[in-house]
Amino acid sequence: MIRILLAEDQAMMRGALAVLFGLEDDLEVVAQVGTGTEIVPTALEVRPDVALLDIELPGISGLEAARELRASIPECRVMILTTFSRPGYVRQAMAAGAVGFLVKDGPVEELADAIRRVLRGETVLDPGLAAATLRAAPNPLTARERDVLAASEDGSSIADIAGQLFLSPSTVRNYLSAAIGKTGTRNKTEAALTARRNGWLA
Amino acid sequence: MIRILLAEDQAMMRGALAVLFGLEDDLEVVAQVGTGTEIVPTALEVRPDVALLDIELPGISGLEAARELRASIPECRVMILTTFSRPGYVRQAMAAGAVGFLVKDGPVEELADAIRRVLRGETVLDPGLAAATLRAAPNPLTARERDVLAASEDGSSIADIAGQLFLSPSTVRNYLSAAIGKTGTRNKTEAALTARRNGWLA
DNA sequence: ACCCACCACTGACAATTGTCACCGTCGGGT
DNA sequence: ACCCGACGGTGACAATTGTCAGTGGTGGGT
Repeated sequence: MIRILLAEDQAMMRGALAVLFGLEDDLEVVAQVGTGTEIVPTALEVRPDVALLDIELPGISGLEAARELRASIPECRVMILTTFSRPGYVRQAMAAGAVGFLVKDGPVEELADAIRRVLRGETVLDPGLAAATLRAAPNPLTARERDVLAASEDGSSIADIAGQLFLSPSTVRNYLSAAIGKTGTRNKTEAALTARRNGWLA
Repeated sequence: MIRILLAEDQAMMRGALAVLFGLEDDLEVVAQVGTGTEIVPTALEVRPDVALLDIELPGISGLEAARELRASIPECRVMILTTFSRPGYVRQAMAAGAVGFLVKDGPVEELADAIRRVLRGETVLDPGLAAATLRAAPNPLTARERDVLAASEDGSSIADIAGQLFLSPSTVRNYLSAAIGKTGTRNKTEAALTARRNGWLA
């Protein structure tokens, strides 16, 4: 019996997956959580064989949780199940020690089998996605550049960002200018958008 | 047997829902589509009792498709199933003649029952959501203001928007200024963001 | 006939944003 | 000891953006 922990914020998706796994006689969902914060404590309690994690969750992200899981329960296999096949996400997932990366665009039928393959020691990663990730440029942004871009995502002015990060407005403008240059865009809105799309901000 | 048409762009979600409905002995998924464009043609072919539509789909939106469905197949009940409980979405759905509005945050268990209730002639709409929608201000934006906001969502400059809409840059700035005023925001990025969040742009 | 809202545009002005050149500090490599 | 990159900052300048006051035109009510 393969014991599964399910982390996914959309209740309907989470419930549907749980029902599907319940139909397979070698799979068993032993825990369901809707936030990133619950992942590690719950895993410590139920000791699952596999953790199937969404990335964009309330609280900490699935990627962050994956890193912590590897450290605290090394024998638990981590798989990522996400909407977005962003190169940066794939990179981070692999770096975090995940052994599977699935997109919600794919067919449900393959899901159960992917879990079984991971348990047999295989790594599940779509070849096209792997190639695209390798083709794509790795994250060129520094930590501070990521900070200012993340802070500018809600349309904040430079003064706002400076206030949030306790920096001078001029400094913020310099980081933004650098980020705009590195992303090949024309203003902070475009820069934040492409950084987000590439998975450089999570 | 209740004949269902399922429109949802995430293949995994779509497949999972289809499996779930297949477990109920009075429900039958007679068609699945992943784009808005396919909805009406497919419905004309299979003549479903209920169409369960996501809103944000490639091609035309589920709301647009709902309007067309009401016109071409009046006996088909339309239900909306969406991630976002935006007031503008609820308003448009009801105006389009939908008899159900469900959010993906809710439990799966209620889904099948919601469909049965709609078939009995009931309208399925969360009371809290209905109240929130009535409390929220209706869309204050004119058609042109919506146009310029939609065009500015990707970080385009005013000159870009003017080019896209065949307007003078000054005109675009005026519409943006009006939209910024009406949304109570401070720049076009914030304005586009709040308009989108309220469901004023779909 | 009149008002009103929306559309499209212009021009002037102030504020914000983006670029650039430059200053210094700190910590890692080699 | 030296170089390099990231960090934090300043000041100057140009470009973009946001505001405001106008000018018309259209079409729908009353």
